[in-house]
Amino acid sequence: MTEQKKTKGRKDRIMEAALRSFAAKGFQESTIAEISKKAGVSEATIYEYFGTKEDLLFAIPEKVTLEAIAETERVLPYIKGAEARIRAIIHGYIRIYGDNPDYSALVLLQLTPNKRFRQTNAHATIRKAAHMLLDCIREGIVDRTFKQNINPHLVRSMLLGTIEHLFIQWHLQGGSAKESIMDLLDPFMEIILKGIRSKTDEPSLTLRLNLDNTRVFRELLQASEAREKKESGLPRKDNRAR
Amino acid sequence: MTEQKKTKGRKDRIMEAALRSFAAKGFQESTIAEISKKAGVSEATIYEYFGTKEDLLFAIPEKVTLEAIAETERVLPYIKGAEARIRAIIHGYIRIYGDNPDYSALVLLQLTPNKRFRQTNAHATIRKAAHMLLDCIREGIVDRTFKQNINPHLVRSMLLGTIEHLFIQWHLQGGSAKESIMDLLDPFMEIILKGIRSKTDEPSLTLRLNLDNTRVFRELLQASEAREKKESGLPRKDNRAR
Amino acid sequence: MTEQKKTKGRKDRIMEAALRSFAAKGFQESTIAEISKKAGVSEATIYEYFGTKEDLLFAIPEKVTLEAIAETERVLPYIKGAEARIRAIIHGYIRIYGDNPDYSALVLLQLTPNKRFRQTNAHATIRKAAHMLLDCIREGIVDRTFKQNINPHLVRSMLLGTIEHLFIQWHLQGGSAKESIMDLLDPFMEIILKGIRSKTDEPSLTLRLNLDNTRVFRELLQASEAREKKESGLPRKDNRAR
Amino acid sequence: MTEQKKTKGRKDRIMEAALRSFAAKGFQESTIAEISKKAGVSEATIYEYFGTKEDLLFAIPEKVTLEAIAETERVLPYIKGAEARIRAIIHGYIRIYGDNPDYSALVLLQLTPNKRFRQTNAHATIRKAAHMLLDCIREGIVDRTFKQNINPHLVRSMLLGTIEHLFIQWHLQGGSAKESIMDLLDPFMEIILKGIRSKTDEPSLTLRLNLDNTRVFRELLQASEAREKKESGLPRKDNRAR
DNA sequence: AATGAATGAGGATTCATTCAT
DNA sequence: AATGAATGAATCCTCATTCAT
Repeated sequence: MTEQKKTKGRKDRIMEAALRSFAAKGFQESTIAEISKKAGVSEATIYEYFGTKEDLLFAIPEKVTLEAIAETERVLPYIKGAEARIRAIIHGYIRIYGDNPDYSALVLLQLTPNKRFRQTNAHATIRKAAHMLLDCIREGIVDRTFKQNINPHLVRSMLLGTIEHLFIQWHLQGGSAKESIMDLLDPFMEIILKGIRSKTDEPSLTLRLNLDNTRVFRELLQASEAREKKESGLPRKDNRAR
Repeated sequence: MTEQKKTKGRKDRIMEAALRSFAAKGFQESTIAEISKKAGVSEATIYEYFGTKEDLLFAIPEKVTLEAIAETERVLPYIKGAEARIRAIIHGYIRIYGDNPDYSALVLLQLTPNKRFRQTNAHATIRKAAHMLLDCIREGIVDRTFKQNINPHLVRSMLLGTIEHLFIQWHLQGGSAKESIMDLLDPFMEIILKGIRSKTDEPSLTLRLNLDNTRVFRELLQASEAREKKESGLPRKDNRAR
Repeated sequence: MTEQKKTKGRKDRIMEAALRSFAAKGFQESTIAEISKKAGVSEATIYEYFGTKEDLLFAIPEKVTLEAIAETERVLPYIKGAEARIRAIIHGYIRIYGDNPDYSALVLLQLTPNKRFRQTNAHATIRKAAHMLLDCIREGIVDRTFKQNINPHLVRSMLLGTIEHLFIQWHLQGGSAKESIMDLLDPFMEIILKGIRSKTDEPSLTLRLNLDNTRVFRELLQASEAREKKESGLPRKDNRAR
Repeated sequence: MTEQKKTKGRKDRIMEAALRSFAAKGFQESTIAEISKKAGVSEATIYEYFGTKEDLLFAIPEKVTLEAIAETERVLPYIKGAEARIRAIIHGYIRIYGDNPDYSALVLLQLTPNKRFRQTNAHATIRKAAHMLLDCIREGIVDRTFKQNINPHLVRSMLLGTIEHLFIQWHLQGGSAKESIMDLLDPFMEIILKGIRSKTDEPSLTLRLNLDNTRVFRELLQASEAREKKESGLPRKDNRAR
């Protein structure tokens, strides 16, 4: 155990404890005292490794982001075609965010609003990832997969904004239904791609037809409505009778 | 002047000062002392009107959001067709966010990550606006403007997520190029609508039948049901019997 | 009592408590907690009045120094002759330092080594007092009371340096024999003045002879003996019998 | 180089680094971390050699002061006459202080106000030097070079106080005009000596007799001698028999 | 003898909040 | 209704110092 402690390194333990705290209570509400307790080190030790509470915050995404982008860069060359590449990247985002709920809460809720984070190495890495996405979109425009008149930045904002929105909502509700967002990947990509694809040849066309009014869709619809009612909240309980 | 001051009301002056502060420096970094100075009242006066710093924060979106949704609700009845209505709502969002940068910074960067905000009146209003959007999407599905198999929640997340992302980026950069986001409205709507529209006048129309009962959809359905259960949470376990 | 507390003002109470602490234990060794306790106010109140621990330190000499220089400036016009004026100023220094031991300990031991103190208002006042002294010396040179070739700055350094040294020594020993330094004023001035006076006419000459057995010397002697006893301290009490 | 480093000894390197730090920023503001960095050793090493930060402070003057007094003691026997000897000692002070600005800053600004320093070996050495000066003054009184009624302690305070004041001022300003203090030696000594010298070749000579050998002065002298013994401190208790 | 790593102990400072007037 | 004055309660951060290696 002691060995393991050392092996794993205090630094990592601190970052993990901090990640948990920050994700659970927010950056400001978390205290160094609490993190140090969770990590099993003294407060001073935290300052030994990270000069500042904020530095500690910024140190966390560095690692995860670097690993994520490395993985993506490793895989991307084997994936051909703008659509598949974009899909792979978005899939990567969802996987990272979904596999590390604390991490996504940190990034989406604590780091994004922090202006100083933008001057950080970690943020540069994140920008790099975002740039890869942009390149794929441009690639699709160049090779005529996508329409010529689409705005790549807009498309990227649609891709990222949607993912972020979904995860933020997920976090702010309760964080249940972890896999559901991944389940949205295909429908999501379908809408986006359909929206930006060149008109010519639509191979997916033949497959996308007779869902209308099937049992499947009826049930999907019912499920959606049920959820709807729930969202309307307590003041409308009686409305359910409608 | 003094009269005007009084007329306008200390409460409004405080909220304005707070809005400016919160937007510029963030909620935590703003202090009551600073806000009271900006508002030209004493710190104690702030506590006369708002019990808590956080209450002050939450009080701000109330007004703007209410006005915004009122305007939308006023206009919407005159707009026919799902697409036009959705467009109108999104246009409303962009207008509100763009016209009140401080307000959008507040909502997108300070309020969204705040979990307690979700139990607020203001948040209920915001949810109401979001619900209108959802209704429009459903309307489009029902009247066959949109494809039958789209997930309305997903579409709404795309709509809102994109807008939010664009404004967040805009804020976190310098806040220049103010009108460009409004300029993106049309291209944005075009992509989205293209992505979700029924193929009414396209040759693919006749082919839209044979996915029904396939493996793909069975799994989608299962996932959806699973999510359904999870979202319904503990208090509704018995509803499943329905 | 409560009335008196208010009348006297918290600010003064804080400064008094701080003066005592700083003089007794030094600036760094004194803590705001301790001072606040002595002053009967909360720590936060100290920060209400003085932005910083160091500001509190610097605020103390301001008042005393201002009063001292005001008194000197009030008296000086009535004193004629460079020698008498210099004597009056030095007398003033000794009186201030001797009457307020805590204050002199503060100035000589805590403030003098502090480089930031030199950029302070209080220090400007102190410089002003030192400048008055310089002017008197120059005056004496101009009116031929003093030799033409003396360096006024040097003389001032002799005057101030001696006084400071005496008080520093006094503080660093035990701070007993309070009046002895004032007793040194005359011998001190005699040496200095003798050292810088023009050769012509030495009216003081005739007077400086038969002091033997005068009241003056008897008292000097007594003072010296008193000091002697005190300095011998407890461990040598029996030596007096020698 | 490595050899030289070792030859010179870590201890010296540490003390040099500390001297620089203490002189530049003050004792409290200097940190062990910073000193260790400057010295090129680890922080722990400093604690190998010096038990405490304050011990390190106190260790510094030891060497310089010892050397200085040794030099003075070596030279003094060859210098005859109270005036010349006093001049030599003061010259020594100015040389030491002027040649080692960091050292003088340390002694005058950091050590003097430190009460614990007075129980130090280094301070004993300093007292010893001061005692030599006192002896010279007394010598001058005994051999009638100086007036019989001067207070040797006062004269010493004038000598030391002036020098200290000059150097303190010099340090607290910018430390420019290094040689000017040495230039002040002659004018300074002239004033002092003129102030305390017997009037041998002056008309007042005949009048200057009757303080000599009076009861008053005999007793003053005794008192002074008694005090003297005390100052020589514990290690010389037996010397009293001398 | 030297040090990397860790920390105990403390201390200044901040600020939301209260309350008598 | 408004506020000046006061403070309780935290929390970040610093640094001298220790100790196993």
